[in-house]
Amino acid sequence: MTTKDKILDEALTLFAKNGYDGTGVEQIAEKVGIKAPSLYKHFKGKEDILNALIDNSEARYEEYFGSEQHLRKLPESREEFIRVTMERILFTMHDPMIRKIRRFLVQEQFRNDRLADITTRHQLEGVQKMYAKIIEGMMEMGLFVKDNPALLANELTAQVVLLIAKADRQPQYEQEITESIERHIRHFCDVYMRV
Amino acid sequence: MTTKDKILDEALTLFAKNGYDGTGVEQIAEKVGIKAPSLYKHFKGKEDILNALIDNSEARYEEYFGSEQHLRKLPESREEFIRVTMERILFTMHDPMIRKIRRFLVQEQFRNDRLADITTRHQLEGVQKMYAKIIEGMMEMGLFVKDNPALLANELTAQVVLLIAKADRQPQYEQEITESIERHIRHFCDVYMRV
DNA sequence: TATTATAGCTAAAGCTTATTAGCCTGTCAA
DNA sequence: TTGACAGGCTAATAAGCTTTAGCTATAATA
Repeated sequence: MTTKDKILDEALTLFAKNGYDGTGVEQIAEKVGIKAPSLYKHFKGKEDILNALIDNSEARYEEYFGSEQHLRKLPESREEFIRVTMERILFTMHDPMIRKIRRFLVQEQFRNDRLADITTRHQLEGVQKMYAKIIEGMMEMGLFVKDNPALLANELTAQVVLLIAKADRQPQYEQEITESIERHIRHFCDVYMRV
Repeated sequence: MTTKDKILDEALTLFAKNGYDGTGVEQIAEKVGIKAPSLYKHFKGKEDILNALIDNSEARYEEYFGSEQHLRKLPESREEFIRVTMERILFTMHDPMIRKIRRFLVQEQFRNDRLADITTRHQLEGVQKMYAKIIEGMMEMGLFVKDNPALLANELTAQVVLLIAKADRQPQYEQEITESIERHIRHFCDVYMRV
C-alpha cells in the first residue's frame, strides 16, 4: 500500500467519523505516520484529497452496483431469496469500506453536486436497479407475481436503506434492526411472491 | 422576535446549509446584524447555540409528531387518503423550518448520541407511529385490510422519507420525485386497501 | 434622580488550521 | 560517480476561529 493510498484510506476513515470540516490535515498525517506538510508531496491540498475520495466512491459504486455478478445465479425459492438478500445486506452493513463511504456520503452529500449525485446513486438508484433485475428475473421464473420490477425493488429496498442508516448512527440497536429488516423482507415475500 | 431567537434562526439556516463545523460564529452574527462578540451576551458559546437548536428540534418533534391532530378526522376513502397524505408530504417537503431541521439533522446525526436519537425519531419512529395510528383507524373503518399497522406504516413511509431526502439534496428533480411518491402511495393503496 | 442591568461595540488574545519554503536523505538512471 | 528526483522533515506564514476584556449607551428600576 503506497503512502498515497494510505492517506486516502485514513482520510476516509476520519471524514466518515468527524466530517470533512471536522478533520484536520494534521490528524490525517498522524494516522498515516508522517507530518502534515508531507501530505503535500502527494496531494495539492485538503480539497484534492476530498476529490480523490469522491473519485474512489464513484469507482466503488460502479464496482459494487454496476456488476452483474448478482444475476449469475438467481435464487430459486422464497427461502433462498431471503437468505441471499439478508447475506448481502449484512455484508453491506458490516464491510468497513462500504460503511465508511456510506457515512462519508451522508455527511457530505450537500457539499457539492457531485456528492449529491453519488449519494442518490448509492442510496437509491444503485440498490434499486440491482434488485429490479433480480426481481425481474425471478418474475420470469414464476417466483414473483408479474408487476413493475422497478416499483417492487423500491418497496423492498427503501426500508432496508433507512434501517441500515439507523444502524450506522445507533449501532446499539443493531440486533433489533436486523430483525426488522428480515421481518420486512418476509413481509415483502408474503405480498409479492407466488405461493 | 428577540435577538436570541434571531440567532437561533440564522444559526439553524447556516448549519443546515454548511454544517456546524462549516459555519463560523461571525457568519451567524452578521446575518443577525450584530458583531460576533455580542453573541456571547445571549449564549455561552457556539456549542451552546447548537444545544439550544437540539432542544428546539426535540420540541418541534413533539409538536409535529406527538400531536394527535391528524387523527381527528380520518380519511374516508382511498382518494381522500391519497390527497391528505400527499398534502402532508408536500408540506413537510416545503416548510422552511422543517426543511432546515431535516438538513441539519442529516449532517450532524453523528455528532452525539442525542442527535442520533432525534434523527431516528424524525426519520423513522415519528412518521411511522403517526401513520400506524392513521392506518389502524382506517383498518377499523374497513378501508384497509387487517394487518399489522406498524408494519404497513413502514412500507408506506420509508420510501417517502428517502425520496424527500433526495429532493433535499437534488431539488432539480423535485417534479419527478413528487410523481414517484404519488405513484408509490397509489401502489400502496392497491396492495393494502379493501376494494 | 441615581443606579443597575442589558446589549451592543472595539480590540485583542490565543489557538488552530492549511499551506509554503527550504532543507536533507536515499534511490535510481545516465 | 554524479545528478535528479521522490518523499520525508522543520520552521514559519498567514489566515481564520472562538472567546474574553473592557467600554458605552440605553432602558428599566429603586
